[in-house]
Amino acid sequence: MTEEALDKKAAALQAALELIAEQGFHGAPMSRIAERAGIGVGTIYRYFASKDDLINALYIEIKSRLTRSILKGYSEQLPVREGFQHLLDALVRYCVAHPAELAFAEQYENSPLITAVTRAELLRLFQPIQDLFRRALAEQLLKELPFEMIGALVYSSVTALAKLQLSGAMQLGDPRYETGLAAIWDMIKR
Amino acid sequence: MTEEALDKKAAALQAALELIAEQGFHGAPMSRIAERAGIGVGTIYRYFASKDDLINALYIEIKSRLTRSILKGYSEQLPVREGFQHLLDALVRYCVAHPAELAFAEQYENSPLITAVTRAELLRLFQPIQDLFRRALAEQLLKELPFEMIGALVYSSVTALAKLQLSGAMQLGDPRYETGLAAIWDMIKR
Amino acid sequence: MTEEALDKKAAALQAALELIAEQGFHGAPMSRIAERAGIGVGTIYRYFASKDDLINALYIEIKSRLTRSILKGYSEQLPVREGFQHLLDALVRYCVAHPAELAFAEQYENSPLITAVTRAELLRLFQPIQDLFRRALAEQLLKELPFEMIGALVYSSVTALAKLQLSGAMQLGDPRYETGLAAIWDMIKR
Amino acid sequence: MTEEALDKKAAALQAALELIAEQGFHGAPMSRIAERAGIGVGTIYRYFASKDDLINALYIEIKSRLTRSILKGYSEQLPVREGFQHLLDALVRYCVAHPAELAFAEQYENSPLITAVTRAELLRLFQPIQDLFRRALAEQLLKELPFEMIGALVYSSVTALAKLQLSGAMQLGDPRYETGLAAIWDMIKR
DNA sequence: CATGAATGAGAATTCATTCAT
DNA sequence: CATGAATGAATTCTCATTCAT
Repeated sequence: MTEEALDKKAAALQAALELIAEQGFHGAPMSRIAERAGIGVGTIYRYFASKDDLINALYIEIKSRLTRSILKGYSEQLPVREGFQHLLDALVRYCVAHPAELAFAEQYENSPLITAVTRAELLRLFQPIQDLFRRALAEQLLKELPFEMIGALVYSSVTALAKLQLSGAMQLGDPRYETGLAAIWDMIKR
Repeated sequence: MTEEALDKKAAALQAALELIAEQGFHGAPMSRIAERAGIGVGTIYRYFASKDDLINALYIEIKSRLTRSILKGYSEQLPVREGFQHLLDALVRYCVAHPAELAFAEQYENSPLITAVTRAELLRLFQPIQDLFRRALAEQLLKELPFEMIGALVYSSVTALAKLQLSGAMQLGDPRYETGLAAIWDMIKR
Repeated sequence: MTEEALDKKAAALQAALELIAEQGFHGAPMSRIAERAGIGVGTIYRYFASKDDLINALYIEIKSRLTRSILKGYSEQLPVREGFQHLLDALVRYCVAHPAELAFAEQYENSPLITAVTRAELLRLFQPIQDLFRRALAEQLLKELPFEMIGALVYSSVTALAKLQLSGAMQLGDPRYETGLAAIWDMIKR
Repeated sequence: MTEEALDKKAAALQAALELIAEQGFHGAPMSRIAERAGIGVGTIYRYFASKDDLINALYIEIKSRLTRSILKGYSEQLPVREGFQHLLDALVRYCVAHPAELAFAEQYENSPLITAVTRAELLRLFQPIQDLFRRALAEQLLKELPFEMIGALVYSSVTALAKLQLSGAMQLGDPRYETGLAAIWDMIKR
């Protein structure tokens, strides 16, 4: 793909992200996505087979950016406890810094748009994080709970924290924010 | 309203619930809701001013049933710790027993459909639960966190547990289920 | 028909008249007509076979009241010129005094609702006025024009005058009103 | 707009004109308008924001064609009397030659669809004709009546004449047609 | 390649009419 | 008789997708 083509594809994804985050799926017809992206409607169909395809690609992209960002500065060499601390913190920070992505993801995950392909792709992305969990379980730092359960509890809690911050109820520097993060750790630690 | 009228109104709500839970908002046009409810499309409009109105009414109804159900057997006389235990347990049980309601609520809460009226109504419904939190905070059983934060952490975690059970990963009797509930308590207890 | 039945029938006609005059045909669904008439929707169908039937009956009723009113005080004994004067004047006065009827009639006459039966009924109502025209033509007071043409010219002009008054541009006592009436006579007099 | 686009827009207007003239507003749903225009329903909405918008645009277009047509051959140099003669004659001829436009205009003007914008646009179109009236009033050729009154009387009378011709009661060459036109002049001349 | 006009299936909503009470 | 709840055909309008330019 040429650089220009990449630009247009990215513009379409970004426009869809913003519109869906701001107005929900109903407020994001293809025509408006194209308009905000500054490209033609037809052009979108050169890069995505359908609207569903666009949205699934957007989700993968979002999750990919998220994992890339929170894994930055993380190393498998880090002690498990510190690794967790890093990831939790990075996760909340990322969500707060990218509210549109959070809003989009929440809507998407609760809609029946998700495909099997998307689910598989997600697992791949989360591999390093799974590894951390496995290490933690092996070191008996965590409660004896299945991996998916810990993941679900942590993810939903962090997301809840991020939403609170976005609603304006709390600032990042707020000491209660630290307490909140600690609470999440309390939940899963043995 | 006559009994038959109440039946039709309830049938419309139930049909909408099922369809939205199963297929999302896009899979629930008024025509299909009417069809599944076994009534005419026009009839729905005798009871709800618009589709938005129907959906908001449904959400209130769902939350109302939920609170009524989990408050059954709960008493303000109960010690705080037991009160929590009861509510958490009842909440997961209710969500697992009413998967369509959970699926609908998750979709609705992440959509831009909520109105101010609905939000106000919700607060009213949750009053008794708020009181429990206040008691717990007063007795210094909980971490020093704002009420909304504790509520959000608990609700999102319980929901996450319920979804896990629904996905088939776990049964109600599973010992890990008890551990999961305990983990949620660990998160918020001082 | 009992007296009460006549009341309901009249109430339906009156409600339809007002609604159509105020908001046009689109603003006058049967449900609203019934509501304003203070009766049930079904009741209207006891007196009128359909909405079209109701509207046609209303038109006949309107025209009947109009002719009855303007013929009051008119006598075949009157000299033709004075007879005309009387009728023209009475016609404008009636229209101005009954703006809803004028508004309704204008809308009705330009719609394709009118039936052959209604047309025939109209002719019957206008008989005495036709006679006046015939007398005038016989006395060679009028231009040699076909009866329908004079009638159409006069009716449209009087209606135009009445609309002007209703629009607030002119008062009944205004001297230009007299001049206007005289102008209409100038149009048809030989 | 490309030529083809203009074609479609014009086709929609023409189809709406014919259907409303023939069957009234009730006989002209968007689907039928599109069908007769030989275009898709959605296409109409590319050119008109709503059905109301389409109808108002049609009215402006009709009146614009009408004024353009009757002003052809008219010159401000013409003596007032001849100017009137020309306009009256051209007006009847136009109405008779374009019965659908007459029928549509009559229905529209008596409906509550007119917007303020449309009214303003009309005034602009009728400027040259207003000028003629002003000249005539200045030369004391007309009765001392307000401009609007003369305009209303003349327009309604001419329209009445045109409708008569359309009903088949009279032909254009008919001497009584000339007498009719003369009668209208008699009405307003001093 | 990019575009956006054109399309028509499908969505929400209205309303004349019926009929059980 | 009177009522008005119930109905579904019909209406307006939207939007994902196509395809000629």
